[in-house]
Amino acid sequence: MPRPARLTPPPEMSETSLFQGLGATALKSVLAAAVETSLRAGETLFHQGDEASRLYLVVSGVVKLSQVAANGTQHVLRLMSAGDVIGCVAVFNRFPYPVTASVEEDATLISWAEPQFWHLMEDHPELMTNALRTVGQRTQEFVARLGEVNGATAEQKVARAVLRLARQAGIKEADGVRVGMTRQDLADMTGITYFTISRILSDWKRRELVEAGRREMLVRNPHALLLLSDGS
Amino acid sequence: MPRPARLTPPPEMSETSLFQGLGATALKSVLAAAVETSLRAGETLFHQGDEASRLYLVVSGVVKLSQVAANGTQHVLRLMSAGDVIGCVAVFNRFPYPVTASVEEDATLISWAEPQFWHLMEDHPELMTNALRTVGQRTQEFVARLGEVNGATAEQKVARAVLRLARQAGIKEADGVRVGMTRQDLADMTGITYFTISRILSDWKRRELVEAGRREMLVRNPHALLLLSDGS
DNA sequence: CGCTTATTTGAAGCCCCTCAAGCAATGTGG
DNA sequence: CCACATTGCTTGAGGGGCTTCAAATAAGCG
Repeated sequence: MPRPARLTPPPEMSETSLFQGLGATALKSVLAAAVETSLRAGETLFHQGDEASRLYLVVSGVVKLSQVAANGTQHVLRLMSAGDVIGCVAVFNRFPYPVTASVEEDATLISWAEPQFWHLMEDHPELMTNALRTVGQRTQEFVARLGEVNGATAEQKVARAVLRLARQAGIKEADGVRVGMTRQDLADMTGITYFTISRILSDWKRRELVEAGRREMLVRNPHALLLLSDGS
Repeated sequence: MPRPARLTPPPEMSETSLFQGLGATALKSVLAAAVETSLRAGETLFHQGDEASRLYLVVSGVVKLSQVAANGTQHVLRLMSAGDVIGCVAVFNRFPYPVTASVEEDATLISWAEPQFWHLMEDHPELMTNALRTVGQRTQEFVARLGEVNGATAEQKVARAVLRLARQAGIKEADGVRVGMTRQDLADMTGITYFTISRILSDWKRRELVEAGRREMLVRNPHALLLLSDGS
């Protein structure tokens, strides 16, 4: 249920990369123009192919960006959490959203309508500068990934996916990082069947790199995975 | 050999997407700040990992963006031709260039130093708007490709690569589109060995979809390749 | 306890890679 | 103009990695 965003910015807002360098009053007016939305896990923000009408910023929770390929398989592109901007690529070009955004963990987001955000960027040039940097980083990331998928073995891809998950949505514990995901989730992130994922995880369990349970795993030795991910 | 760019903008400059909406005087001052460079085929604009100091715009010719993966294999990301912007992602973030830019066909480019281009964008907001759109489109493209490589067969990947080549650097002829490339080029673009590429092309020759010769091919039936590319 | 869902494991097969030859087109020097 | 090297391409045989299909096991949940 959309409602006006709170006018008193929470302290972390000023640290969000999209708002870097924005003065307190400017930040206030940008936030005043936003709408706050709360969604439960499983709900959908927008679908692939929808007209890109709004730009979102994740305040809390986790949102999954996924894509359905021509052959019908689902591919998870990225998990977005606090501070991440969703929709920037599509909104600035008036393309339809190229991905589906669905909520993984109950999330709060703020959003702006597309024309409104253009006006805000005109009023606050730092905002446009930051948007440019943000989109640039996103591109950088995908270019890097395109390079990675090439010639990588299944094990390397899974190692990278697990490390990315651990970084983006992992919980630090005494003896490792706990990550919640199913074998199917990893399969969707890597484009590998969950049979192969299972075999790889079984192998890692034998080598005591991880402890893998039902719908979760504990990464015991992230460094070893890092070595695996670029071939050692 | 760098030298000042000509002050009288050639007519097509005003149609370049980076300069859309820019007034004639604004365009003139932006071009006045640029430096023109001419390079022969085989020369290199910058290397992957170099500090991103300049932003380039291709005036004529073809520039190849390629990446060397961790395992040492070269991967061609994209061919850039007239109107395309090179380096925008890295320059706006002060990252090192993520790719190597080398000249495929004798090229003329104009370029700006990074701080200078920021000033130009401040003076001419349309320029920043266009940059934002340009980077967005680039991201869109790579996201789409990430989705495509997934689960695609070698034949589908090659079909897509050939179609992209035909669009970006093909010459229309009476009975098809002529494309200049070696099997190795296609291999670098798709991440497939040139043995497999050769087998696929031989098959296409048998089915009369293409005529393939040494260092070139004639695409007789682009539509059939399009069908192949998303699995039919 | 039974039902559903997540995971494991095995066996067969296919696609693509690797390695090894050989061929065909294009130069190059005598 | 021909021998010969070079470069690009083709084709075959063998093998490995991942998928597919089938079945069994384990974990949660009413």
